[in-house]
Amino acid sequence: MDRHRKPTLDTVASAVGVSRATVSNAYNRPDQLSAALRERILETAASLGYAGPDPVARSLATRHSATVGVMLDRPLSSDPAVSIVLDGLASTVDGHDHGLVLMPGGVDGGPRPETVARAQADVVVAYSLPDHAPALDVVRARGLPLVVIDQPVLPDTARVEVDDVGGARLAATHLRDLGHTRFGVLAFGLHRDGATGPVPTDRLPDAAFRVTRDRLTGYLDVIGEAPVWECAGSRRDLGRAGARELLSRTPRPTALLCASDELAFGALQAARDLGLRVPTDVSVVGFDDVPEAGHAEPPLTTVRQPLAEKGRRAGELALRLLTGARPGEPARLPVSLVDRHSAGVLT
Amino acid sequence: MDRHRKPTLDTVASAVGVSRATVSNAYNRPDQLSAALRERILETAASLGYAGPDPVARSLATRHSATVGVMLDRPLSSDPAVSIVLDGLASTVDGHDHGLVLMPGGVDGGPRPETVARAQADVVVAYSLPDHAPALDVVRARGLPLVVIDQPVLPDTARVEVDDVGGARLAATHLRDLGHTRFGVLAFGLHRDGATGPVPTDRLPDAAFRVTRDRLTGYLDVIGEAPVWECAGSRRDLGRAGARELLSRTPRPTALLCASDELAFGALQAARDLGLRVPTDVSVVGFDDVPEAGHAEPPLTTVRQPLAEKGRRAGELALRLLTGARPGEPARLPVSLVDRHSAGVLT
DNA sequence: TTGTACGCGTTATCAT
DNA sequence: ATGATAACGCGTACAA
Repeated sequence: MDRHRKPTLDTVASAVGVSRATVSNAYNRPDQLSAALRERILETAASLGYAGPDPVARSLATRHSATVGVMLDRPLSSDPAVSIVLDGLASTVDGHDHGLVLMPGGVDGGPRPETVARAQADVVVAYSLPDHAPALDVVRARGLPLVVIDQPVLPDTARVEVDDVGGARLAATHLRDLGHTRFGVLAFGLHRDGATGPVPTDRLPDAAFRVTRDRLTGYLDVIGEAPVWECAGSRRDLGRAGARELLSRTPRPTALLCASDELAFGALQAARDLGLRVPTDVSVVGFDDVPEAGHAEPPLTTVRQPLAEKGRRAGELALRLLTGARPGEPARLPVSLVDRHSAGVLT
Repeated sequence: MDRHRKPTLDTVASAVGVSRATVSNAYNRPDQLSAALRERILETAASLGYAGPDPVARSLATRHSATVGVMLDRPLSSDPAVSIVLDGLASTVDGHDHGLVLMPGGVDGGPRPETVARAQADVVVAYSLPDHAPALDVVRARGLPLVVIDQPVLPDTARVEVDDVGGARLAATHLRDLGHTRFGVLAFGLHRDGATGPVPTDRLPDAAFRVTRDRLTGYLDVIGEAPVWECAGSRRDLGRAGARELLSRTPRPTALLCASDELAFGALQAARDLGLRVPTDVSVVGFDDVPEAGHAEPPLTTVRQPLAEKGRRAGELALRLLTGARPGEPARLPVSLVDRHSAGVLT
């Protein structure tokens, strides 16, 4: 028997004794046929085990897959900030009946080119990829519309961005106003090499990640020269190790600027490790304002960016691009300083 | 001009002066034609802006989309444990040239049925869905192979599971052996209603989530009756609130059993809120052993389950199902107690 | 290497 | 109003 061959529109059509087009209409354009017929069609479909039009065939016919792709610069694990952005994106596109294909990054800052080449998506959003990620070229080559988050201007590309330089300045200025003069900076990776450790100042300007560059620029604009420690990822343990290093130097920094809350949580632990009190002995400022920031010990002073909104906006832009709209102006999201208790006056 | 119509295999074929089949072979079966011809084909393809065979059309022809779907019971945001599992899954299928479509859950414990209906996937893995999630029915109806994680036995379904009952017993036994007799339990949601609060004991057995049921069973098997507080999600803030409640009762529990590390972190904060020391005044045990557990204050005693491995196994099973293999035996993953410093002898 | 028959729908256009 | 016909959409795979 061909019980093993799944039923198709034709199967149902001939069972009911109507044409394939009519069955298709029963699913997609109820107004094109009588309610009674539609009912009969749906019933026989159910009895035949037909679950509705095949998504792939439909995609071929309509020439769109109703799916948006997301490229990440890293694996999914570590930073909750990423999950929040992703969730905003996912729920937005889902609300418009679009699917989401996930392309997490490998070690070198982005998904594999092959992954992107075979992804079934009508549009893709890139989240914080390094400037010349191969994955981006593939998107181009395929002629897929692109929206980027936290990345530099690219021709013909929609963009959502936050003012990272400004946010970083906010953090640095806050500390300076509290009287601090000796700083340490915990930064993200500058390049795709996964390096961790102290950063020679002259290597800063050519960092591959825009976010890294901008936050660093913002910090250093305000505080001038300062030791910078590079963390390969936005991970608590890396932040802890880096902060421990920075806080062990002589003279010891009195304030730490951290490129993410996750890094800052690590710094908080490092301070405890060393028997330093926050903010009495050392001040710590983060970036992101993830939910946990308010519950840390002590509650973290940080730069807030609207994470869920970032994902939503990216989703909306992607959807708009699908309608044929031009990229248009980038969506700019606000940052603000959230003054909690991990930064205090220098005593 | 039809500069706006993307080139296809045919475009390239006629430009080179060969048949469409040959161009197809140039991409998929390099051995079927001379290297020189292949080279010429690829070159003209590039010059025409042809980026390779269209994934959708290929899927229709081959009858598989080379994609696995993942259904989650909740949004992506909160618990890092989920991200870790997901990442294991994603990298496994990516390594086998398969894509991943993400279907996060809404409020009622699982993705929308429509989302599942139009997902382009050859197989789907369900992660901790409630027992009768509508999404599962759709998967069935579509005749897609299914692998479940942390869910009850379903006919004709591959499964990866950990011994949640055993793990919970480990935790409870540990505390009992330390001399504790008054317990409090912080559980996941029992039903899809998003309820948070104290749980009447008689409502326990029919919980919709297997994980919730099993961990609770394991705890209560060992400790007997105890107050249970239900948290709608595995979130730190919910754990904190619940723990604060439990720890305010008279007589106060001396030990808290938490269904996840995330909940346990909240409990740690609650203890601090109330001026209680851990483990001197109250012991806390988690479940999962996420990376942060070892860095908490104090380092968290918890039940370890291999999260990344869970995702990998699910990916492997999904891939196997695609080859036509029968579901076979479930993959059973080990749990173990990680004895750190948040649980101590009753003084 | 090439013809060519699929794969499974969608959407005009046409007929009743 | 309702329903049917047939021309795509873009590849793959097998026989010739």
